[in-house]
Amino acid sequence: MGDVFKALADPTRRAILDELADRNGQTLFELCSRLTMKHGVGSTRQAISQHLNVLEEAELVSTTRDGRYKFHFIKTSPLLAIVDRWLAQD
Amino acid sequence: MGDVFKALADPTRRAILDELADRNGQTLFELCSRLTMKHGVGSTRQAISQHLNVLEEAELVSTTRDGRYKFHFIKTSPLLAIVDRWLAQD
DNA sequence: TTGACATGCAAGTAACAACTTGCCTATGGT
DNA sequence: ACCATAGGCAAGTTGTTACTTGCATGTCAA
Repeated sequence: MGDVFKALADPTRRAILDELADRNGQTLFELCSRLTMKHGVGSTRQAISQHLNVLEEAELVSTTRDGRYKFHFIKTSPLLAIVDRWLAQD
Repeated sequence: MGDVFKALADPTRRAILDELADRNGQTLFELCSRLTMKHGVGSTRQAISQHLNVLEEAELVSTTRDGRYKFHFIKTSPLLAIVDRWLAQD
């Protein structure tokens, strides 16, 4: 469960989630080019791939395979648990 | 704004927020002993103090001073913005 | 004012996380 | 079969972060 927080701690991974929120189901290469274009992210394919693995382990991203293409989908459900942990005081 | 995520990435800092959520307005020493007792955190006073600084910079904790005592309060407001960023798709 | 208590500062160390680099596997088109 | 494409694996490097250590500041009570 602490994986979720660590996953969200990196700005590149948050940009990936932003991009998937805008257009869900992208492949690795699709994400790479769109992150460079629209989000000013200058990371290599391998770097993005590793970030996607982190996001997948945190269950913030799910994937499906079709041949040589792997599609990535944002999963927002773990976010709800985050807020519920501390909310309702203040 | 990314400070909030980085602040939440550390398990000791999350335990601090848990403890403040349970009993708000604790001093540094109070937090240290209760973290050791109830949360199994074995960190020194200085370590906890540094964590509190990180939480304060992320505006997840606010403080008030009274003489030689400094009281710490949890602030949950930054958490709301987190979820709103990606929610409403999925 | 002396001593005990509550906290602050700052340099050094050690562990971890992001990124690079180079090579490998597998799928699909021609 | 061949080659280009999409992706994966793993070791090494660099930068960051958590933690320690030692000393300093400030407050209060006797």
